[in-house]
Amino acid sequence: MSNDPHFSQRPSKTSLQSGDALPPIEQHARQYEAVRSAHETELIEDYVELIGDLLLHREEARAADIASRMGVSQATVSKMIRRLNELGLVTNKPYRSLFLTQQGQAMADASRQRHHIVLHFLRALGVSDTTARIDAEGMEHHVSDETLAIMQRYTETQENR
Amino acid sequence: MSNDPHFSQRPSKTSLQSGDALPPIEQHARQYEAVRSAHETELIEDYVELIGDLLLHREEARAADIASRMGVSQATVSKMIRRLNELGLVTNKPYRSLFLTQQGQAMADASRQRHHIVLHFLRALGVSDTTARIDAEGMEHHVSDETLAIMQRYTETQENR
DNA sequence: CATCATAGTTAGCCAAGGCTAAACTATTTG
DNA sequence: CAAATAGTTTAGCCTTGGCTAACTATGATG
Ligand SMILES: [Mn+2]
Ligand SMILES: [Mn+2]
Ligand SMILES: [Mn+2]
Ligand SMILES: [Mn+2]
Repeated sequence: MSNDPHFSQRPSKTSLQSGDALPPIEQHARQYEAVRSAHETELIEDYVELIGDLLLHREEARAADIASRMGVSQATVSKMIRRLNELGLVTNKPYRSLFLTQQGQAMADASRQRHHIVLHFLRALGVSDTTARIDAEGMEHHVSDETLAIMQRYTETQENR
Repeated sequence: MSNDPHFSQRPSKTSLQSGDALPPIEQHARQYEAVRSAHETELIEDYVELIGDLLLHREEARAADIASRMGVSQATVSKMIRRLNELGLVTNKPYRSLFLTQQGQAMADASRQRHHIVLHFLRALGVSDTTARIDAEGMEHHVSDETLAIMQRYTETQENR
């Protein structure tokens, strides 16, 4: 029964070198940490960006509109608004529409800008509009400043091709 | 006190059309739903991919190695392994190293391939190696098949520039 | 101006994904 | 072969972000 794969607990000494190696442990861990950290702020950014967009395009940001656009229940939105308020990003009075604080406005603007760069980049690459919108909504939170700058440059050169 | 912004609950009738409009409600909601759905599978995919990589490069996948590479406690890994087992992705016996099931192997291979396409695309774009690795780790889960195909094509044309 | 549809809130539930501390097992080593 | 060390598991805690159901407030309308 020694061909049961569940055998050794300690590493085997005979590890033959393979094609492309794993990154060093520390660097590898930092990759995943970056992802976890992006996920912490991701939803906050999307809410604040959406609230900013609703204020721009619809004059006001109502919880019901946020809920239908997010595809989420009103209770979920209500709870999130409390959090945004505690974080100093929005102003709200019970049963009234929302507004962004200075800090919230800044986050909305930054998020919208980053989102647009990613979206336009994907379209410049040749991705269809609907797909580009879906992919950009998730990708935007994982794009570093370095990559963002390169995306923007690429899009510009494509526009006057 | 009517210049208090927290005023109307219902939408105002005078909504002037602005620059680029919001997407239709249904489509907008589907964007966020796609992101939430990606987040459900994301971590699973990363674990399975990592386990596959450890089996390839290190001959075995030990919980302690997963923990240090994920940058997470061993308890977290232990709990996750139980979940992966329940999902039919890994085989494990108490205190022994892990192995992938058929289904787990398939997921690992698919994830690794997608990850590589995104990573190589970013490098082809001109992003530095370290940044490309960080961004790819998050982006990979939000890239549609359509976008992936375009990324792959772009990378190939750049390689024999 | 009373009613009622719409909007917002609250309470209580759940799963996922982190953590620490403590208990347990396997392997190596003296 | 006993002890020490390294690895694994379990218990119990926490936050986030979903949900439903029940309740409350607003404002449009008859
Ligand atoms: Mn966005
Ligand atoms: Mn987003
Ligand atoms: Mn990956
Ligand atoms: Mn990943």
